[in-house]
Amino acid sequence: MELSKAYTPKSVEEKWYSWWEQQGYFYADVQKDRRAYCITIPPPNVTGELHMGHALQHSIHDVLIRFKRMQGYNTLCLPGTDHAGIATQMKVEQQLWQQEKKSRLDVGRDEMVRRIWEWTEKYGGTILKQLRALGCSYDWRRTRFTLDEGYHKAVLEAFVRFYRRGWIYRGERMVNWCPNCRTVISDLEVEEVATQGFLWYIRYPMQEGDGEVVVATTRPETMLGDTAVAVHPEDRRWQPHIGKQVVLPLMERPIPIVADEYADPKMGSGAVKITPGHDPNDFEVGKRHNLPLVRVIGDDGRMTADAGRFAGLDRFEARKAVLEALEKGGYLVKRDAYQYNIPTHDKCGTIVEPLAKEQWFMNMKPLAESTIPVLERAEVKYFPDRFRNYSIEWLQNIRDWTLSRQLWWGHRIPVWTCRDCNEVIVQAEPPTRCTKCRGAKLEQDPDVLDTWFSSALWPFATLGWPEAAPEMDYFYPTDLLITSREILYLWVSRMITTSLEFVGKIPFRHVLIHPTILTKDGKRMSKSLGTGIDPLELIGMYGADATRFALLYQCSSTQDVRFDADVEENKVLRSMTTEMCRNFANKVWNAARFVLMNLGDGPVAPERLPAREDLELADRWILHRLNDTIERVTEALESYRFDDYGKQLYEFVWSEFCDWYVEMAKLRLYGKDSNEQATVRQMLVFLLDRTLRLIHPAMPFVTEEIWQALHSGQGSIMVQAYPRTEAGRIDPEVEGKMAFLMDIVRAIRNLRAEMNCAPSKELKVILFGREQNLALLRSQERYLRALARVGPVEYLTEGERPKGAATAIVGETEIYVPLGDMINLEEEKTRLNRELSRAQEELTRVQRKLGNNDFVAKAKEEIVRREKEKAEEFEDKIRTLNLSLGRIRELEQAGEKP
RNA sequence: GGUCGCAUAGCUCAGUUGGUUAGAGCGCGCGCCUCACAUGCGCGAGGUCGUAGGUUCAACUCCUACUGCGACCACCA
Repeated sequence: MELSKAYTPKSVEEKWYSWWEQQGYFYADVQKDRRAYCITIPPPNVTGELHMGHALQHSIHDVLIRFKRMQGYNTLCLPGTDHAGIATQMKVEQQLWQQEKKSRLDVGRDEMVRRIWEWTEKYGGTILKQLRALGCSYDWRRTRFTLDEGYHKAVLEAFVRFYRRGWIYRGERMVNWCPNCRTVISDLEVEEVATQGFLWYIRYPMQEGDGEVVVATTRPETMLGDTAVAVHPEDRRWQPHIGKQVVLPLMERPIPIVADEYADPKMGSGAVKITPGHDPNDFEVGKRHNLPLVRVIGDDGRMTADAGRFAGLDRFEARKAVLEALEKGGYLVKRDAYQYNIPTHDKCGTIVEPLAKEQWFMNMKPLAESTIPVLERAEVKYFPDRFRNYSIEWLQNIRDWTLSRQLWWGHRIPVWTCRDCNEVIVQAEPPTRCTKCRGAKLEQDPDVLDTWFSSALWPFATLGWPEAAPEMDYFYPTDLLITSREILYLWVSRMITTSLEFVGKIPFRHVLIHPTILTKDGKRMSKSLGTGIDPLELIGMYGADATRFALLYQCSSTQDVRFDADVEENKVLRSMTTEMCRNFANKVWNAARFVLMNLGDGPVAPERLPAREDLELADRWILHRLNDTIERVTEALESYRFDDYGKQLYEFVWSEFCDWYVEMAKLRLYGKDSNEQATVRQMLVFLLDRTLRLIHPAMPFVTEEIWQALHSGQGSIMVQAYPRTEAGRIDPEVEGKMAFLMDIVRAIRNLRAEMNCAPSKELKVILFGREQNLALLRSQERYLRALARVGPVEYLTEGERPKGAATAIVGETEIYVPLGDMINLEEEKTRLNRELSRAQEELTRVQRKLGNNDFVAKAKEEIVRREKEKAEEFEDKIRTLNLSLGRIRELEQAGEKP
């Protein structure tokens, strides 16, 4: 089969992907007699679109899944999406507003939910299609959605079980309220944004007498809801005033001065205003002192009726108005520039309003307590391990989890209240009658559960829990969870706690935290800043294989990835690294073309290597290199070092196989000896076959295309066995010999280049050295001649060195290239002097070490011996260089004579 | 405020347990359309490994401090 001159990804990617899918290669079912390997992917938001973070995450998923599959595991990678409560509801709300100028309240709950489903079915899950373009070999039959029927059952079951354990309760607490989304959000969804603002000082006059209290605040509008001023009980300045009243300006309401340790005497005047309705600390103070709670900011972010004349104003307008009024009334003392953090909602950026609300909470302590020892024993392994400690710390300081959300899109809380007798019924099945009074007037709690409540069940809910599914016995615990840092607590820790509680097992053996993809200059990628990259665009430019390889190649375990791409307005102009990987794919392609073009009478069975006695140095060397590469590559994948994996492959294919082995193979291939030809062909096919298998997990498409050209009718490369090391082929001795030959070739090439000698011109070479070394070179002479473009070669072990020749030294072997008239004595002299000073520098360094008695006495024997050998080598080199320089001087003197 | 990570060639990054002349790709310079590949081939230049100390016979590697960048956690007016 003919391959075109350059690899064109577009023409093959779609073809092979649909073929793989049709053949069912991605599917995995319970097979008791086979080893299972399972990953459930982190479900992206159903509204999501592929970004570079996903692209990296799924390149990792797929490289491992394909690797494990080739290793013979019954491999399941289970995909799916998350209903993503707020994100999805917001998206459809926006659409509703744009198209019909209606809010969700206008259409009502049932209709709104219907519309969101409609949207989800129509547009949702785009990202799953995009993952196919990346080549992901996931079991799409098993695709799950966190709101599908079975999943919903699992969620209700979990809620009911937690409730019966007594961990879920209803209570009034300070919660984070998003006035834009009109819902409660959890602490983990709050993002603090550093802000430069002001600290305002306000004067509260004493009710009696003409004293005053000055308080400071960053949020003057909340003063309308103040119900006290607190001072420290031991603050002497305030002792006489405790229990007295001040008049709250603007509201003209008397409020007490209370003593509470919360007030810090070192801050300002030592007095702090107390707004129990709008500040978490003040809320606590209020509870301690039985203070009334006045809500001046409503759910919509506007001032309530309790804000008096400011009622109806937006909270930010109110701030201005309050400041103006305070100013006018002479209550404003001063303002200082002040830097502080503002809590915002990570989904919409709105400033979060702390409000006291009645919500469903979950006590996380018992779960945390049973999970901590599991993590301490490292039953779940983290890569890198430090994330395990972070998780333990988080669990140690865990706080109650606000479960309810005032949304319509999500799992509705399975709690009903009987209107007749107020009985609270918590159960998975919707009740028709009250369990106590048999009344039929039951009202379900209007709220839905935090999306993360359902995500926490992902690994086992997708495999059939709470039913007794065979998948749970076979695939669970899953093997690996691959995710990003930011949802370590939000998601990963909670999956472990819930799995231990419900299944009694860890959910996964390994957790891999992958790096964040940053821009070239180390900033966060952001669509709104124009620095975003669409992975599909990269795939279009360079192919899916190159994109995957580029991501893996840059994925180190210690650093975030500064993705090497020039981007303007979210468009990729060029990505050097991806280009490099595209070139690599093309290199593999052309290496394959070379092999296929030279097959002769037809394919050779790849499993059959030539007999050992037919193998030459180059053959044994490349087999050694192959086996070494197999070992390293396998180890790299197993320890999640993807950059290492990529680099090993690149080096082996490009530098070792193509630059050396293929070049050497050409001689036997194009020669007349048919036995040699057959040997080399077998070698080439074998090497190509093994190389393709090694690369396939990273570059599934090119490797499949080539594999099919090489072995059509043998199924896909993706189900072939991943190469294993053959101990018998590891041969370090051959590596040394080959390295020597390569050094000689490079030295001659270097001489040619330095002497400006045309590449086409054949050189005469005289090799001077020890018999043992020369014998090796003599045996490889045809390669030496071809690779270094050398004509006649002379071998000398003793006697005169040639005059008028360029000199190079490799170890103990001297290389002379007589250049006749072509030699430029001046240039050669400079060159030799440069070599000489380098050697002298090195010698000095080594001698200094050896001259140090401590070094000789304390360093390991082997190290000292090596240094001594080095010293000898440099001395020899210097001697030889000096001799060459001497001969040049002789020639110069001779030339001067007429 | 607390905890942690990172700093190596012009750029993006490797550098396993301290011990060869610190590597790769891109970029740069020189020479090549050599019958697999110009998405290529050959050769080369380029680094006192962030700063200052310390441990050691020996530090890019281990320790301390500092500087710069970043992440996570945190209800102080």
